[in-house]
Amino acid sequence: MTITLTQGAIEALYKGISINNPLLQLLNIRQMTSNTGLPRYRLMMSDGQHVLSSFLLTTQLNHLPEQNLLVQNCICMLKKVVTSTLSDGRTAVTVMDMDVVQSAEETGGKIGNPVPYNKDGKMSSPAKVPSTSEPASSPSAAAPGPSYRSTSFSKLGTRGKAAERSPADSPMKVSPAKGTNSPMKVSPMKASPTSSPAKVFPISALNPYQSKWTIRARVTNKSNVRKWSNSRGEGKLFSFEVVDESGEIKITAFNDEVDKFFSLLEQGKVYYISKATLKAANKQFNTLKNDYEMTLHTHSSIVPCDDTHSIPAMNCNFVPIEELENRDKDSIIDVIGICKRAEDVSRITTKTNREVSKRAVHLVDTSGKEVIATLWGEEAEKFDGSGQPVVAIKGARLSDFGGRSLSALFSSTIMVNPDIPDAFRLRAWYDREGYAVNSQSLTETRSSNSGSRMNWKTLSEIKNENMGHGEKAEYFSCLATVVFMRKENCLYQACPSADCNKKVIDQHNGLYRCEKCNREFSNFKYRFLLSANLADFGDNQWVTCFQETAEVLLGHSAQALGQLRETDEAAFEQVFQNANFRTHIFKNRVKLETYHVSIDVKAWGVGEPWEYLQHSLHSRLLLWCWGTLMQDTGGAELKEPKGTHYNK
DNA sequence: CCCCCCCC
Repeated sequence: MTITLTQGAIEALYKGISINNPLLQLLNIRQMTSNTGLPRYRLMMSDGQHVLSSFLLTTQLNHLPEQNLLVQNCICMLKKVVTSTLSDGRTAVTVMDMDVVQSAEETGGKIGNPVPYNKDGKMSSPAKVPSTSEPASSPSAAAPGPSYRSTSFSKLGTRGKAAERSPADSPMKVSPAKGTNSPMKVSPMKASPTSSPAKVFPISALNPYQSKWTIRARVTNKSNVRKWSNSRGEGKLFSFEVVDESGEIKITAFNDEVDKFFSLLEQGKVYYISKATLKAANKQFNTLKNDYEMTLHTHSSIVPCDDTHSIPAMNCNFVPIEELENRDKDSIIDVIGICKRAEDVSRITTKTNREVSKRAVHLVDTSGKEVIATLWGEEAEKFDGSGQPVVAIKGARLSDFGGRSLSALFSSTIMVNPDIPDAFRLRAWYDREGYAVNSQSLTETRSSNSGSRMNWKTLSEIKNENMGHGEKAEYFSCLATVVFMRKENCLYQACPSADCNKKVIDQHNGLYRCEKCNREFSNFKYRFLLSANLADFGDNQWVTCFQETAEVLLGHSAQALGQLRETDEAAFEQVFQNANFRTHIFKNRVKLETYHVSIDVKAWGVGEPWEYLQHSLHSRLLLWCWGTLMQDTGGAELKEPKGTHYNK
């Protein structure tokens, strides 16, 4: 097969004139040193007539040279390029997408006798592109006008309509005749968007070598303001993610820029953004599909944009649930499914002793597979699973717990019934047939495993086996009867903030102070911290029941019981009478807690002063009852139960 | 310049 190069393409590309899929020969490739930590490749390309060495390969395509697919003399089809003017005025043609259509061996050698391209048509050495090792020399004049065209972007993944929503002003198609001589046809450049303050660049073309750019992008994920303090100083920051037709990028604002931009930026809205610092993305924390990330600085500009028709809502690449089985643990994925079941919100205490809300949602998709995803904090609390909505999570982390499960991160975006074709497709499927599918879950849980993983113990076994004496807490289940509850201290006045349940201090002036939030409130919420004594046939044990457990044991919400205590003491007492001597299955966390109690032992000796003695070391087996109630026999049952409850 | 991402 003979391939003919697209003559005239070099000039068109250099001038930023749109040309469809030109065929060029690679005459040289060189790795530049860069300060971003990412190798960057510079290409010398020929159209058979001219040679230009101002081509840069986007880092997303670094695999091509690194796998020896892009080697001298091969023939390339440039499927997407961006011509841009560098900060020093020189021109670079960044190759965003390309195919090697003929190998170097097949081609055999250099085609024709191309001469170096010069914008004036005179012979000269090609313009240099910048690299840190090679300072700029002989800057040439910038190519005029905007060079970015909203053509098709091929590396977007599954984006449904968002991907198909190409701009109305799509370029004139110029088809390169493969294997024949193709005369150069070009379409004229279009002006910048009318309201645009400057040239609009695709996000995927941004790199640290260019400073004159403006992107037009939609905010998809805006964080809260967070404070930090470490050895290098302290401050505040927030970050957000933006998307356009070409890709996505993370942007972070610190201190002054937080004040300047936080309230301006709204999730879902489109902005022109320019003059920010680009640096290599820290892949440890940034999972977006971009090798770079952005930091705002004093001169950064963010201007709202109303012309939003071509900007996609979100850049998702949904992985079918059944495929999660084959993905690596800890990988970050986008998922979409019907929320077949949403578990109740609950509160857990983390290893670092923070309390946080969590909620598990069961997602199913057309593969008939199901997976459990855990939402956290406010997302868990505000989630409404009624009506079995479509739930999409961008950036969830795949865990191997229970086989395969998902966990939302701080950086995840959770969308309920998003306005995208994937969601409509799922909705239609579920309502028509999916609801009846007996879907198979990738996440094995205790309930899906109907108790086979229950660690059944009797109360005496916990003590005999020294459970909880190790470093880690242990968990067990038991069948036991409530024989006593301490009603005096069962409720506390907690901070009314959504995610804070810290005890507040009554200031006795109508205000309640939360030390954790460092704020005073005019109200509080009641929460349970109920001490209960459980007994089975062989032993008894004090346990601490938190909010949800106590609410089930007592059959009242903390708020309702708190009010009852204030208004009707007899009724309050009756609640405890009714709840006592009831038998439940308890799921418990057990940990031996050792703590110092200072006890002054005062010995009175004749003629001697007070003698102060010792710190004493106390140990106590603490049982945190964190889940309960799979059974209620309605009365005391202290006999050893028959059958299956204890797996000896 | 941050970087917390939790539970079983």
